[in-house]
Amino acid sequence: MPAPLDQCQCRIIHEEKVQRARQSLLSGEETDRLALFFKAFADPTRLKMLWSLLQEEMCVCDLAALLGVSESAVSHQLRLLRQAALVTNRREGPVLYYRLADDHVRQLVELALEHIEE
Amino acid sequence: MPAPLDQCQCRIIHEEKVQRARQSLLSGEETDRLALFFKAFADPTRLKMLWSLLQEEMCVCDLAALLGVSESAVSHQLRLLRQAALVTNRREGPVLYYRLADDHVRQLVELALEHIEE
DNA sequence: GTATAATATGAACATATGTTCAGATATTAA
DNA sequence: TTAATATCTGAACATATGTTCATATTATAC
Repeated sequence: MPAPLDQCQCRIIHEEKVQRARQSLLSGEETDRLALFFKAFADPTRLKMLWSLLQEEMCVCDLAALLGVSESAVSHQLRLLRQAALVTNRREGPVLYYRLADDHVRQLVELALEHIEE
Repeated sequence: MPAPLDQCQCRIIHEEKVQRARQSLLSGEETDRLALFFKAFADPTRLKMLWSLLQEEMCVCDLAALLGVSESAVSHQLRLLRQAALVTNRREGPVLYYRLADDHVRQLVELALEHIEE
């Protein structure tokens, strides 16, 4: 009677370690959502956008001018940030003002800055 | 006398906002390093690896068995995490035990979990 | 020395990502 | 309604990313 294989036939050196780790392993859905969240911060342009919105709300064309990229590129990136629930907007006539959705951005970027400054 | 152009000729709606944002804009080098750092967290496999190493050190083949991916893939990912200064290792004979380099990982992932659970 | 185990590496490949371009949509003013 | 402004969207493209495969290291045991 062969031992039940979970998902691979790799050799395992420390069975106990693997067992323990398997207990608290993040689910595929959790890691997918986490990865999506972190991906939002994993691009220089988006980081500059988020950093600027930390100070005050801004519209698409101001962000484009500030960052030196096209308004279309900014719009695409803002959609990604919206999907990650990091920014929201309010409309004033034809102008959309974007702002941060909550305070996680500040905390996260500050933690990261601490790390890279070491 | 034309106004000095910085890096684009886009139209700007709120000149003052753009000026203020430009004051505190992150440098290209800062955002590059930050992006690299966040990229390390922006993948389900790496997140699972980091999450497991949060508990205790593990070797390459245990991680491979745990996650159901090849040892080569794990090795490649660990190199990326090493370059991001997120993990270090110690050798015991032919076996390399990987562990987290500092406590930023825990804080960062916990912040992110807070965010996605809202 | 040779053989074996654990890990690392480089090339190749498929997929994902970020930008640009052209065109669509939405809002306001005339 | 028409025109103008601000933004959005989809397709196309080049580059980046993550995995696999084959092969190279490294350390130990014989």
